[in-house]
Amino acid sequence: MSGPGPATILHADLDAFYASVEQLLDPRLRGKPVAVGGGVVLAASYEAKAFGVAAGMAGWRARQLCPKLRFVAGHFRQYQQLGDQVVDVLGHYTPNVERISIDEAFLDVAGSTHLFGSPAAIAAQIRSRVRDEVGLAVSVGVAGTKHLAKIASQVAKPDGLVVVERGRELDFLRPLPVELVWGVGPATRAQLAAKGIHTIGELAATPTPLLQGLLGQAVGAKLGALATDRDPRRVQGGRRAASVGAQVALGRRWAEPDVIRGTLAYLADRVAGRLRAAGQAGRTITVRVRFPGMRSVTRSITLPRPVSATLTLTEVAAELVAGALADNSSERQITLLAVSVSHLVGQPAVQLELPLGFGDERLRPGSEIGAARSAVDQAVDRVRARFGREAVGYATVALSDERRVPDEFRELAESSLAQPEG
DNA sequence: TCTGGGGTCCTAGGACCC
DNA sequence: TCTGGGGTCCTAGGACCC
Repeated sequence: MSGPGPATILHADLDAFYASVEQLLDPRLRGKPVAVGGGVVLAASYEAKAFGVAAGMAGWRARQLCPKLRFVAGHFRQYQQLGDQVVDVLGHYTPNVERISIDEAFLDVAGSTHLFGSPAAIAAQIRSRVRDEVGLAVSVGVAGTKHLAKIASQVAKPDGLVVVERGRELDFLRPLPVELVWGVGPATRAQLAAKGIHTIGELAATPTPLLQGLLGQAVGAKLGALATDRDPRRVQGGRRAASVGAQVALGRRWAEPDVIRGTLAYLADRVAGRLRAAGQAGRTITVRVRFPGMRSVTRSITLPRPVSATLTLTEVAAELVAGALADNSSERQITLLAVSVSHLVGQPAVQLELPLGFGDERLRPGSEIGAARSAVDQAVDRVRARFGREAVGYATVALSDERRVPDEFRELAESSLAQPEG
């Protein structure tokens, strides 16, 4: 796999993407600390990062660190468009592009060097074209494996290019902090630090069995493999999503039936609508309830039949949430509800809702209620396809004003990982 | 006064089957 | 009569990524 010849895997990663787009759209924001978001920081410009502002941070905390921080609501549709433009540029150099999110992608240019020059030259051209044609800075890492290319692009930031030559991998990795390894987050970093392991070099010197004992089989084996440069992952097209979900942060709310029911109806409406649009249904339904203090619990059930009807999903989710609350009766308030569906299977749009099989007589095969639910969903789907999703909905859905982020942001998050047919 | 919304993958225990 | 090992599915929780 790592034969002779240059390393040909590129990882292209747009710098501070959302914030950079805002600075592109509004010149007055250039050179200034900018954050996209409000209650929470979705993205921060480099000027803001210099103050310690980071994505995921609470808005009040960010303002504390950087009083001059400029908050902008976000132009989510533009993010999608500009991200697509960049991917178009990448596609000019090879069809072998694997987009892994809205702002980053892998390329394997092994078959393109006779046309465009060395991988490093291609990376330089990409950076220059993205800058000229789209107006954004993109950092690129070049290496023999995806994992290494991604680390290289992180090292290259901001607005840089780093090439890891074959045979030089360990020299490159040795001094880098462990958190640059994909899959090493705060928890793993802390565990490694407790053992005196701070750099990838120190990681490489640690026997794999010891890492596995510390971090579990899978993570330990992966980190061990990184040190020996065994990384079989190839650049590839997308996979189908394994689950579809939605969540909404509520602030602090009393766990009242009306709030819960309305919120679950809204979430089920989004999830089931997306399932039907994709011609899918799922057997496993999972809910998550978060309490003040960030503690959360999940409850799930695997049904004998897949479901995609909004009302059925709402009812099952409501039962699961009720159970979770009953098991945590000391918690009087909740801060978030989530619904997701997995175990997905293809299901033609016209298929009727099937029985759930746990004693709900109303939902037996071919029952009038099952048929009615499918008919209602199909009617709603058709109206929305023509007039937009706000045009029609269940009454309880229309009531949910809990939404704190614009629908455009949800749609962007939904589509970011959406893959072409695979 | 604890922070968004979309996901993936891993682990561990229990049930159940062969 | 007691005991063994392996596999799969389900549930709950947690870490992590963009």
